[in-house]
Amino acid sequence: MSDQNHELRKAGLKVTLPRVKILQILEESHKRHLSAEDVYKALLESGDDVGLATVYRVLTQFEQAGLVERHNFDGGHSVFELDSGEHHDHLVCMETGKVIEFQNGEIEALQEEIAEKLGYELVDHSLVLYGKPKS
Amino acid sequence: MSDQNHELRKAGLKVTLPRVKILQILEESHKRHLSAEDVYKALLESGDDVGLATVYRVLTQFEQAGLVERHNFDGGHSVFELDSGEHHDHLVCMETGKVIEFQNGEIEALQEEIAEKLGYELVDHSLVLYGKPKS
DNA sequence: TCACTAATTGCTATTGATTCTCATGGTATA
DNA sequence: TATACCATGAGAATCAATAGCAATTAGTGA
Repeated sequence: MSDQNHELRKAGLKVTLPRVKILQILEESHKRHLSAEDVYKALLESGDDVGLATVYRVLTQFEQAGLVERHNFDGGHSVFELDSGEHHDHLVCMETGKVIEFQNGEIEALQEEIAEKLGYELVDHSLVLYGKPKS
Repeated sequence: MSDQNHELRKAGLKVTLPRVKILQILEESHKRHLSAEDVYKALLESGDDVGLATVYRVLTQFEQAGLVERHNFDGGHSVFELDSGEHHDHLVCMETGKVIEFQNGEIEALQEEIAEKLGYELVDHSLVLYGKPKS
């Protein structure tokens, strides 16, 4: 039983060709953040005939299963990244679109405090920095 | 010269009926965050005949002029709020959709530090907390 | 291994938000 | 007030994403 199959089963998803292929693409891509369209194109290039609707469906299932995270940088369309297990936030370069990941425990803690103070239980958060490279 | 006219001129925008009306709606709404559709409906209700395309155009112009800020909570459609001059971030209630504003200087400072450390000049950021109300 | 049932897929049509086109009408300036 | 340019309205067009539906396929038990 391959790696992907195991991951899918663990996530409670039937092992189907489209799901295995999509998971492979996410794992093997040199890009960390892929749009549904990116995944679709990669499938076509590798000769796999998977419908775009299926790509969207599978990515959403992966998200719900906790296999991937969905981000919406700058209000644009969704991009997906494999859940690395390590929480992190993102800095987006305004010139190249490059995405850099970072972690900061202090900010995380402060967020908890703020939600707490406002009477809420913090379930999720989204922090994206937008910056220009220094000369 | 009314308040709105002055604001529009200051922003380098011609004073036109749609722009004045839309600015009024933003100022007078009890909601802080309005979608283009919200503004459009408010215009219709007050008997003003402004096209939806114009609403989108004007809101975008206001954004570029720094009169309003655009937010994309949760990847959904855009909402706009008058720029209060005071920077703040948002906590979105996952049950009611209510949006609470907060400020935190420490987090702001940490963000600057992080961008700096990564070799970027911080231009903008987006921080949204998602929470559930505590019983 | 074979058949069965429910889940999954592919294709296409459709939605919803936003933008574009372009002819018409309005605004600031001389 | 005439002029030149900007802004508007209406609807078509676009884009990402989703829904509907008939045809396939995976996982199960015999």
